Amino acid sequence: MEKDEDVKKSILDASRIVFQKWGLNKSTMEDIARETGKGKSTLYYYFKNKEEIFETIAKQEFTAILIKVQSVIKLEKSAKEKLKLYLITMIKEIKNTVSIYPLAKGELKANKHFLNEIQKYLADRQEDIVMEILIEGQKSGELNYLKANDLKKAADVLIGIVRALSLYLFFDVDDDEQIDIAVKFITSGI
Amino acid sequence: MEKDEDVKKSILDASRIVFQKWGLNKSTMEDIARETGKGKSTLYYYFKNKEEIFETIAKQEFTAILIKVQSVIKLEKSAKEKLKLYLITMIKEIKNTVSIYPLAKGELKANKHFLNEIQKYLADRQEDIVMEILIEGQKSGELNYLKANDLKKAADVLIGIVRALSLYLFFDVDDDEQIDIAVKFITSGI
DNA sequence: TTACCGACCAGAAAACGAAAAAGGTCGAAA
DNA sequence: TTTCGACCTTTTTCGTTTTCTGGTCGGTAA
Repeated sequence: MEKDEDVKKSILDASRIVFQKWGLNKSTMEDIARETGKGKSTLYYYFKNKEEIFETIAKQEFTAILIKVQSVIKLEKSAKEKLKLYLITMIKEIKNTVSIYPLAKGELKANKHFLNEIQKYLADRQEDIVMEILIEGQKSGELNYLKANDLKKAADVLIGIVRALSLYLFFDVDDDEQIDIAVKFITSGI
Repeated sequence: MEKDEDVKKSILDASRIVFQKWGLNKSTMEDIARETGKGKSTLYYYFKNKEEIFETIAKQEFTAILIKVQSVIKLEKSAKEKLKLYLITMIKEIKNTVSIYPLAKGELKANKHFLNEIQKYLADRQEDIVMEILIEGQKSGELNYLKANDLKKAADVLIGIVRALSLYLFFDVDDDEQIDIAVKFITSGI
């Protein structure tokens, strides 16, 4: 059905607005219902619960980031340049992503099942992207000093760096130039 | 007086134990007094208040880290190697520093005056260290691609990276090898 | 005078219970 | 099929009381 998806989308859009304004915990289902222009009960016709709404938004936003990263990476040939773009794009996009804030701030109670699920999903997809770059770079000889054994470890570290710098951005700093320089260090060395 | 300093030290030692066990907020002056083997009021004979005790410990620990970093750096000639050692040593030492935990977790109420003071102190001293390395490396030609103008910016970024990775360690990860690899990336490039 | 402590105070934090709000269900109407 | 109001249950909020804790003070012993 066409209509069904439209309503779902309108609920998600409304939720995004509400979450952005209040954060996850302070946003109520009634806030979302009001913003959507429907009754509260109606939300439950389209989503199992509040968590599912948030989960859907988070997955959508993460997926959008990953798609953007992949499209940006395609434009470059060199593995190093690809990695550079991966780092910069990820960090900057994460910074502008609504659903990250509650995640980063630990607004949700820890150990929520779906949270771990999303984090694993994000980590896995990132690992795919980074590993592909590394393997390609190795084949082409550009990164031939990396032993085949260390590729996965290197990928994990890069993903960790993205998390660390994103976290740092949230808590301490708001300066794109710092990120650019940091990424330059990481890709080219000091 | 000799004795006076001894008692102060014993209070600080006891405090370190208590802070390590309970964190700053959950540690009471009576806990510290009990651990010291003196009455609570006595603590106030030696320190103005709880904050001063914590401040003293924090400054001592930070100073110890900075001294260690400087002594380790002396062993290397190359600027790049020095920077590498700076990063690794800072991050690893910070991880093992009692007083950082409350700071990182924001356990203290924000905007405490002395907190900002300590952070500024730490940042300034780090800037001294890093700038010295960078300037030397530039003079020797090792880092001659860095423009004189950019040195301070580069130093700030390196200090920021230390903070970001330390934060990350506290929240997410407990793996020295990851840090080693990350530092290698930063100093040598991918 | 120096080093220490017990008794004490005021304000902060924990505990608590009642009231309000929130998430979620269900039957019925449109 | 889609929507909603009434309703139930659980969680959060909030005002109040009680306990705890940082900090002061007067006194005491060496």
